[in-house]
Amino acid sequence: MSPVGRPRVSPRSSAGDPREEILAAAADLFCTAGYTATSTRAIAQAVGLRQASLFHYYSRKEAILAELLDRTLRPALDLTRRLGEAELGAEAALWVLVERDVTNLCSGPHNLGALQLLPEAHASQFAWFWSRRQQLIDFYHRQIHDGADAGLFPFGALPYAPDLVFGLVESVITASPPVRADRDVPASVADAALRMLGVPLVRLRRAHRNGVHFSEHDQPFSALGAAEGNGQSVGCPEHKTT
Amino acid sequence: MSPVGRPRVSPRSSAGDPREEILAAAADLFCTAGYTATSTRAIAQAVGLRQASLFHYYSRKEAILAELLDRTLRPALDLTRRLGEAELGAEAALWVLVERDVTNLCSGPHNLGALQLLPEAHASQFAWFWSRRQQLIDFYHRQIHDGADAGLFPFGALPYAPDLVFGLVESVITASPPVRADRDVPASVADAALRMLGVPLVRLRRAHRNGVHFSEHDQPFSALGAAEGNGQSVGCPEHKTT
DNA sequence: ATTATCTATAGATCTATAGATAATGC
DNA sequence: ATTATCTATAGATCTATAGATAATGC
Repeated sequence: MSPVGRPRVSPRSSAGDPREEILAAAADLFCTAGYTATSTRAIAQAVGLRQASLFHYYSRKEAILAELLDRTLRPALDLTRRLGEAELGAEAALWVLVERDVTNLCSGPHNLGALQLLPEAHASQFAWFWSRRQQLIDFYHRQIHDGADAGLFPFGALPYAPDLVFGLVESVITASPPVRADRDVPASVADAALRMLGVPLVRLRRAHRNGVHFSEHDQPFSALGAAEGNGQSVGCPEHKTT
Repeated sequence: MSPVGRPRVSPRSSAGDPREEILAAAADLFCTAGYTATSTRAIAQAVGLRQASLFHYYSRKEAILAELLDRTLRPALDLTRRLGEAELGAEAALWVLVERDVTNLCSGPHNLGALQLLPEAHASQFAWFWSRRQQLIDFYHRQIHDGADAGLFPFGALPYAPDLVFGLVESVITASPPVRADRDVPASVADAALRMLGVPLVRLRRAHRNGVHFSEHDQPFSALGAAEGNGQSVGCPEHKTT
């Protein structure tokens, strides 16, 4: 009946995977209060553990942030691979990329994207995260550059165009009051991105339709919460502390 | 010769206003390391003071962040007042607003805008900041709404249009690698904002010209550093701690 | 035996206050 | 006397480790 191991002093309610519960609680606290301002005691309390028991699941506080940062990026990077193989046009591909990326960043109660804004995330232990993020940015650049070469993005060659598109996407993170992804926000942002690049309305509508169609047949995005049971969260490079 | 008061143990180099030096050092550290992760000792060391001596200038660590947050917003809010009086068209007014706001956010070595992204800035002591910031957002909304009514912004009435423009502006904060304002970034962002709203190229160019002209005759923006000698930094509402 | 938790605590912080001290100004 | 700084420190943290304990599994 009872689970293995000494019982908790405040018994767990729903008996989910403790590692996942810790991640969710930490994500929430890190975004709300900040990384350094969130004590391991506060995280433990949120999941009904004593402070020291956290270290049974994560060897260091940093390891929690590392795992979270990894999940911020992984879905989008996986998508870029699938988009590379699909036969969407440059417009629809960019539309999908933006729409799914926005969904990933601001869906769920945690605003995962906000984690990368933590100043602490720039510490040298997390360099692997920033280089993976750069891969994502590079993909945006390539998509827009290629589309511009093909004459699909009239403003795609203007200075900073790819950065502005990427900035538009990430702006949903900082929006305050916060943006809820259950609305039509992701699609609106994707539309706005194409408009900013000068895609005419007729082609924009087609890209929107094709994008929606692709997404419906693609695997769903989920970084936290719904991720239960896949087991292979190999996650981030084992970040050895020097 | 020597200044009044006991000499510092590590003598000050350039003898600027210590309050300003503290602000600059704190801005830098808060953005780089985070608010909670920046100790008062680290700030003091950066300006050549002992930890406890900081409290001669700011009664609490929070007071430093409060002053910085205030300066993040003040230039833009002052500008909205002057823009209200000026006789610029809606397009040029929005162009100026975006261009100057971007300049303010990412000029100088400190990336002042990043301060509002600190999770700690959402603590209840700083509620005054968020309501002032909302005033700025409201101004964006009004400008875009009015322009859309006048037929100047073809996409200005689309869902989230004002939020996307505001998001585009603030995206320069999170851009990483960071954006330098000494380039033509602010103007590029302003152009992109009008493009996103569907302003045709001819009218966009005119708005750009008129905006540049207005800015040249308007008072310059400067939040930190160049702000020396005005003296009346009454600043933020005395934030009483409850 | 294995597992998951607990209690206790070492050692390193960190903020803010109290009160001394070393200058100038009058 | 006034000012700007200093030294010393109280009191409250916070992370991570050591080792005990209370369950199940065999």
